Amino acid sequence: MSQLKPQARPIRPLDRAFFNRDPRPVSRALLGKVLVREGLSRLVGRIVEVEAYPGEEDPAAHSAAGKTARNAVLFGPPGYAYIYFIYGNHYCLNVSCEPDGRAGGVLFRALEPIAGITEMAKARGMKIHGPGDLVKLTNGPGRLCEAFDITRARDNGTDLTSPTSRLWIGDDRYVARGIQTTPRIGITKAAEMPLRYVLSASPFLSKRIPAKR
DNA sequence: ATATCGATTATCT
DNA sequence: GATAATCGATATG
Repeated sequence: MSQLKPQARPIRPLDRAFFNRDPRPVSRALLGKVLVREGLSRLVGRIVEVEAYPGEEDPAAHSAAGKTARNAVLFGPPGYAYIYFIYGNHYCLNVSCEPDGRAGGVLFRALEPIAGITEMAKARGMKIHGPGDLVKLTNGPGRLCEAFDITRARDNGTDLTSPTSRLWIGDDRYVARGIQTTPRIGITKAAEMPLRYVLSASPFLSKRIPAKR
């Protein structure tokens, strides 16, 4: 008895031009796209939550104080992975935006696991008992990096537009619906700017959408 | 359900 | 020496 699994649509990489602009429109356009990690098995997660960090005018951006060894990728050409280590424990993934020489990036905050669930669970040190357990795999910037085995040493500077990279970003023709913006999470400077972009109906967000006032 | 707190280290002042 | 784009555990309503 062969069970027919619905055929997933093919995933096409995003091109460099997609990222060669302000991080805000890039953030909006990234919702619904997929992050792919090639390996023994392929890991796929749908992007449901990101944050924009406009390089020049944003005091919260890592690029705010100028180019350093850590943030150099943000000042380079668009479409590359900027990965940083935070709180002595976690990695976070960004994609560089804007043309070469100008800073800007988008932080990946939450994914919906699509393929490679078992491997993600193993990387996170979790056992999956029911559908509810899937949420904790990738619903946070540090968590998704752990699930996808992303580290600065290995993945910083990766070309995210190339499907030959270990890590890349693609489009499987999913149509994003219900995009909302909210204040960003976990920052102290410019905390009120609504630069967090979410698919509002997704159960895989890192935090709930704040009630409006 | 929300709140608070400790862990742990690269990076910058 | 202080800080940080977080997480997981524990406490409290």
